Amino acid sequence: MRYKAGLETRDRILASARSLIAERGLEGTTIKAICEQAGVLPGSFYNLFPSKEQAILTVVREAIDAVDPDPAHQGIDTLDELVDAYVRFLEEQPALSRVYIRIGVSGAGSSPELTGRMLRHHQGRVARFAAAMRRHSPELSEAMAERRAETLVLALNGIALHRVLDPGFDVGWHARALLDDAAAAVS
Amino acid sequence: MRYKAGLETRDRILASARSLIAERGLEGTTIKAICEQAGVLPGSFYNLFPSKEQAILTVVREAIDAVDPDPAHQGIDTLDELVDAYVRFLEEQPALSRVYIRIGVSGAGSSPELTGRMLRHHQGRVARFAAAMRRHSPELSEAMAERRAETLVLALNGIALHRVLDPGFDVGWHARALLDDAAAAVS
DNA sequence: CTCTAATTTGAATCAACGCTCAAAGAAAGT
DNA sequence: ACTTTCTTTGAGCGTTGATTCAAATTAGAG
Repeated sequence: MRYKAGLETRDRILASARSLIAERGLEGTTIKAICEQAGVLPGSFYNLFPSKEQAILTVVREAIDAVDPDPAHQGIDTLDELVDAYVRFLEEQPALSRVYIRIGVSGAGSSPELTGRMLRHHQGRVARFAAAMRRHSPELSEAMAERRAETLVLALNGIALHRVLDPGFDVGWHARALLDDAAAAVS
Repeated sequence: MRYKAGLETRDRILASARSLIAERGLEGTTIKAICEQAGVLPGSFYNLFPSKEQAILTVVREAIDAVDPDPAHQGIDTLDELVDAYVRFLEEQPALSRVYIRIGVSGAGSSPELTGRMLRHHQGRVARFAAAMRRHSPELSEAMAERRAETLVLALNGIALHRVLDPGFDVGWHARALLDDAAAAVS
């Protein structure tokens, strides 16, 4: 393989960027810090990425994509499964999930591109949750399901947001408690 | 009055800082931008604040204090009133409420002082919501009220978080929908 | 082994940041 | 009017940020 070393370096840089953005935020992350953690000098960074912004955008895309597993809806169809999948994402990929939450606030105002991407992603997520709700409770009107789904998704984001502040926060426990409340409300 | 001009300038600087932090975040806000918007030069800034950090901390304190009106619990005792008060804060003070949400993510990792302050504030808020719940439904166990209160507060923060991304988002409508769901779950 | 393409280096550039300070400029008190 | 106190000015300091590039180094292909 011809470009092996370069691609490995690229991965190392992306990993550093990921953890630094998770800890210090989009603007708090510097090229120097990324390079130090990756064991590389700034020159190498600019051989692999055209700019800091592009590198960050790559990590951001990773994060957004990682929120929704199985984009083709394979096997994840009930509300429980959707919530569990999100909880698993939060617990198994803490760095990426922190990045995801940070985009929502840091991206807004600074990058219209990011804001648009996040809003579209949110809409898709709500639609998926709403569909799961209607599959379980067909008597729900479309509007009602949409409303409840959005409330649930926003609440889950609130839980994820709090974990950025308190790393020891038990997201799984709270997410499931939230789901119980939602179930109680429907019945 | 002897220090009139200085205090007015101080207010103008704080107002600029407030709106800039709301739009661009803690680290995205520069002294130069603050001074430009306030119609003042950097020298004046440093006559009134010892550092950028102190000025920002002042705005942050404002924001945290503004979240909870009536700290002495006067007149705001039911869950509806607590939620309404928060909605009113979000709607009537959009800049401060954006600052509040931003602190949660930007402060974490960069400033332990801010993180601690936010966590303590959150705890107090949850306790207040839990007390209101138990006053309305005395059959609720303390643990259960606490859990439901925390879920509700986090969900409200999720709603506020989303409005940072989407300025047109109707926080009032969603907050009340959330409250209805919570009521349905209890009954 | 050799040659060439891929990769890393690290010093240097330029802009922007937070911050300082001596001097000039209002206002208030007498 | 005069003097003292408060207020603003704006050039300028040191530091750090992102970014560039010619030269040195490494490693795969023939």
